[in-house]
Amino acid sequence: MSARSRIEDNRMIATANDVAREAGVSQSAVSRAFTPGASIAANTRVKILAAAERLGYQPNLIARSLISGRSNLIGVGVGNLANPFFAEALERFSFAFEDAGLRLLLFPIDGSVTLGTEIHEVLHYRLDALILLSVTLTSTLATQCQRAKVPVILFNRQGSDPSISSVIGANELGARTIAAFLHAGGHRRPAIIAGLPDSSTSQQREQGFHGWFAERGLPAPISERGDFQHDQAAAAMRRLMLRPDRPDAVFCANDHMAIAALNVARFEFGLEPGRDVSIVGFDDVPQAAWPAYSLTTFAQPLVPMVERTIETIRRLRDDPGATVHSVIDGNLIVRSSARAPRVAFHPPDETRA
Amino acid sequence: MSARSRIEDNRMIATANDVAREAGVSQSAVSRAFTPGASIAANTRVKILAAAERLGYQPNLIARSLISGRSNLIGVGVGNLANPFFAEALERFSFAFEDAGLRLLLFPIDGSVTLGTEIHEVLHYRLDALILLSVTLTSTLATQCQRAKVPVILFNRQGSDPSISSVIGANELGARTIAAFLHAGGHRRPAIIAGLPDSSTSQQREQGFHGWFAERGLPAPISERGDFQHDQAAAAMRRLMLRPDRPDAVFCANDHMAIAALNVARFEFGLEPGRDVSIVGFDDVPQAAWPAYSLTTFAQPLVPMVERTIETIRRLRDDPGATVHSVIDGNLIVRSSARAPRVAFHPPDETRA
DNA sequence: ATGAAAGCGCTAACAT
DNA sequence: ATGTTAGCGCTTTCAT
Repeated sequence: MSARSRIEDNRMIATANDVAREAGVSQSAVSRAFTPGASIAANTRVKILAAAERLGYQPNLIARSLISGRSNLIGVGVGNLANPFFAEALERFSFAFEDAGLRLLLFPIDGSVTLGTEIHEVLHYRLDALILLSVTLTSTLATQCQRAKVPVILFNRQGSDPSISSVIGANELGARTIAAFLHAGGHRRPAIIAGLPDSSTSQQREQGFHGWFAERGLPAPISERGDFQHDQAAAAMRRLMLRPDRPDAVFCANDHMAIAALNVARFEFGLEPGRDVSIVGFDDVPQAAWPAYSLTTFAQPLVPMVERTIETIRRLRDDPGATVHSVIDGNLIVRSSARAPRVAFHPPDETRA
Repeated sequence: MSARSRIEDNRMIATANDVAREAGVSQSAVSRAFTPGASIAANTRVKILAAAERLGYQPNLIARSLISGRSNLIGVGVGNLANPFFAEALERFSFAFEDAGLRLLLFPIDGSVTLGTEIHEVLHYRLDALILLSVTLTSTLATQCQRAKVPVILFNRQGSDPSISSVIGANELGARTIAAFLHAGGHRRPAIIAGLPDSSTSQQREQGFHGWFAERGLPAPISERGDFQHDQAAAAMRRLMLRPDRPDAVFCANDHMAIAALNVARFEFGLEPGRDVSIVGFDDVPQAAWPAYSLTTFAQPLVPMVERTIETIRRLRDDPGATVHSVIDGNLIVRSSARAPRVAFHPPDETRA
């Protein structure tokens, strides 16, 4: 089938060549008409655009990518979309990319903490960057990405390899703030439901929490783990509530688990959060503000975190050798799921960390 | 910089040409080594694979797409990831695609029901298919997709244009089942919190619900709308609960809204769901099973829905002219958020619909 | 079974 | 400002 009939049939998609013929110009003129800063006469441009319109022509981004070596594709690896923090992060990323003319390629992660050759394919596309939400990667994959000049950014995680850039919340400080808040509120039997033991996020929050008590010679909080999962967190909360020395305050390493814990306390043990037992989370997901939860939590502000991630991508694109580690400040959101101190509460100084 | 030094520098990514040189074969041999059914000697293949391994070579999928005309990319348009039904659907799609060697390109939708030229770009990539979760498209975009031979599938929605394929749940039947269940449970003042008025999903559920009562000469249920959003649904529930003729049963057009309604009833009005007021949802999201909600709901089974969608993509690829409309059966999940009939409940016959 | 050569649709020098 | 030319990295005839 000839190129001409292709178009007349309305069956195939028009190419720059078809448009060139239709407009009576060269194919490169067509390319220029669709390139923002290109040197082209205004009326030729109009003529070409009209011809393109007639033919329904759209530049083929695949071909463009092949030449430019850049795909305008950002890979995003995410597991556990059940956690609303990541669902919202993903949504915000996709909107932010849209504004920047980038597309989001979604890589599912099947619950593993560390990403290895599973997404080898990441490299088959010439990704502009790879963002990993709460996942790390093996050093092998990291090396491959580095070699392929694909900037990798860990979001809400830090890797064992410090040369991989990251954007995280104020985990240590946040956990310390919560410890101080709980202690000031008169709680004397604190507990923590930790996340995945291998994740830096959980480690930092645990360290901050435990550290605050240890430094003051106070008894260590009871430790349970919920692996950042709803069901595991609920089970951990049950174990906690069944103990003879039942804790009077439970810090959950994220809101997703805190919500599970809160529901267990209320509906399985008849305990009213904030009165009979205090529960605190981390993230400040939208649900935390619901009257049903009214969860006291340390906020990880998604907007600046996403912004910083995108800035970091840009930075890494210009300077592929660089490493940027960002800690985005958060703050304690006091609601009613934990008994608050009588007097005004002053968060601990960051220098104590 | 020569091709040789590129590799030795470990800076650039290796191409098929580099591998060919390294292995002492032609570039087309390299291509064949990576093409499943190609005719190539076993030992040549091994030799090439070894050379590729040494160089860290990965076939460039962009170049492959340019030739084959297929990108292995599936566009997925989704708004409102705050609704766990869509978060889970997205996650399941991404896993299903992974198995099929496809990648998921995420297109964010900013709350509009109908998709127009906003995602014009959809066509710039040679998408293998476009899946729209709870969104429709303008006829213009539909035409463009058709011309570009990009199959479009509406998931959980039907378009005004019947030539666009769709995969939906049993909306009418489900709503009728719920109506019958509520009536059999002794409720006499039913209400409905509808979704977006323009969406086929909400329309079908409303029609089913209203239809069941109308056909029996019963008074029409009170109607409110929550637009499938948490806050709007909560507001709608407040209006309902404040009425002098307060409804004794509220059917919410999806679980996301039902959860909002349930929280309002319990925490703002002190009403215990299932005892003081009955609340029913639609979807059966994971949260619906939580003891905190224990939501009676009509399930939309995600697994077969996703499966059918992928089958439909395949079907449409082979036969671009075809249209496939699928309704995936669901069933009523009886939990405790709504008072159940004393006697065994038999769902209405589908023929009555 | 293998290599040579053409070309997918585009951009980017290079001319003019 | 515009046309000509040479590829981007790959698959796919076409020879051999």
